[in-house]
Amino acid sequence: MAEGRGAQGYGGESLLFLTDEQLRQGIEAMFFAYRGFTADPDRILAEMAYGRAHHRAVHFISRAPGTTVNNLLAILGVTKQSLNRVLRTLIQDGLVESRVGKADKRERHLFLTEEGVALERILSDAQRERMRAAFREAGPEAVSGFRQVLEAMMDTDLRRKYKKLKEAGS
Amino acid sequence: MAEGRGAQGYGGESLLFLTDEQLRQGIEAMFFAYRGFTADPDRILAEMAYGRAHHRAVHFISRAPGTTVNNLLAILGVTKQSLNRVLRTLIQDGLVESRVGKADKRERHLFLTEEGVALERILSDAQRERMRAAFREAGPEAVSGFRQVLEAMMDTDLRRKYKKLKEAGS
DNA sequence: TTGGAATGTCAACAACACTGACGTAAGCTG
DNA sequence: CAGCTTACGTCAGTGTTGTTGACATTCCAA
Repeated sequence: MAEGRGAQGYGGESLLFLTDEQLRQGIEAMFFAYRGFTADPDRILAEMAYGRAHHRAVHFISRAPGTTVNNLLAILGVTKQSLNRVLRTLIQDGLVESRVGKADKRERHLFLTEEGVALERILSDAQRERMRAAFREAGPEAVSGFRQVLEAMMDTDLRRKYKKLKEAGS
Repeated sequence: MAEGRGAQGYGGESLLFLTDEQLRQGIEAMFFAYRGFTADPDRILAEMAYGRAHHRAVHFISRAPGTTVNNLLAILGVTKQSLNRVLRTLIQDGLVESRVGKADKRERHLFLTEEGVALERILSDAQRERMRAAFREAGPEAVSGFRQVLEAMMDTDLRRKYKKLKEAGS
């Protein structure tokens, strides 16, 4: 991409990238890219009886094993009833294990079973492959910018949660 | 972000940005950022009887006035039954006008009415404001990288459509 | 110990996607 | 012109994922 690195003469204070047209292109880029982002896992999930919500749950349980339902709720941003339906099927199907909390028996701590780990791997392999290809094509500096913009686009509380996960996974 | 611009010593051929952990962070960044991306319009739409699907339709009709149903279908990537449900309510409510094609009378060309333009403006103002803030915070180079990565993440046919829109809106 | 808060479950409903089938009007082709 | 295809609309049925409302259990603090 030749126009990548400020070759057009903005000296650092130019606001060309903030025109309505540029912003609209950014919006459409998000829309189309997100479709690509979810396409591969969606294809896989469609063959099973699962959907995108199952993927999200499995992903974050994998990322933070032993997390409570409440914590997962905050990260996913759905109602507990909605999450519960998903968790119920995952537990019934033996992909997720729910253990009653020791300190607080109201809490349920969530873990992936072996089978759950296997599904997570299949899904995230597919999604990572897409991300890897995009990263490789765009290059390290673009990746850095990509993440900066995305981070700035998050709601502040989600941004906090995102950074927390980032540190945890260092 | 101190680590923003390749300060960590990768010389251009380092693949640190392709580690599984980096990819996973990219995936989570997409997830959280998309939530922020849709949050403001969703709030507005919730107060009316409309949803995200209506927003998408209105956006792309605004972007390409006179577009046909078939074209919109290809861009949105949904079935005609699904689009039709949305379009029907928008037409009934007087936000969208559907005109029979002159050259080909089978086609319906879609336009926003004044009222439709007004709604589109409210929604896109909210969304653009979020995008503007993110762009400003991240800076022009980051924005360039952001768009490069997103473009690389799209399916090839969507990428074509995205570029077409981009050129049209020059 | 009792009342409120936190945690999680069950039931019913709405939005929005899907498939499949069908109908109509218009264009195209042999 | 006859027959096939295209573009669009619609009806019916289904699945996923979100919502609210009601309720049980557990913890904690007044």
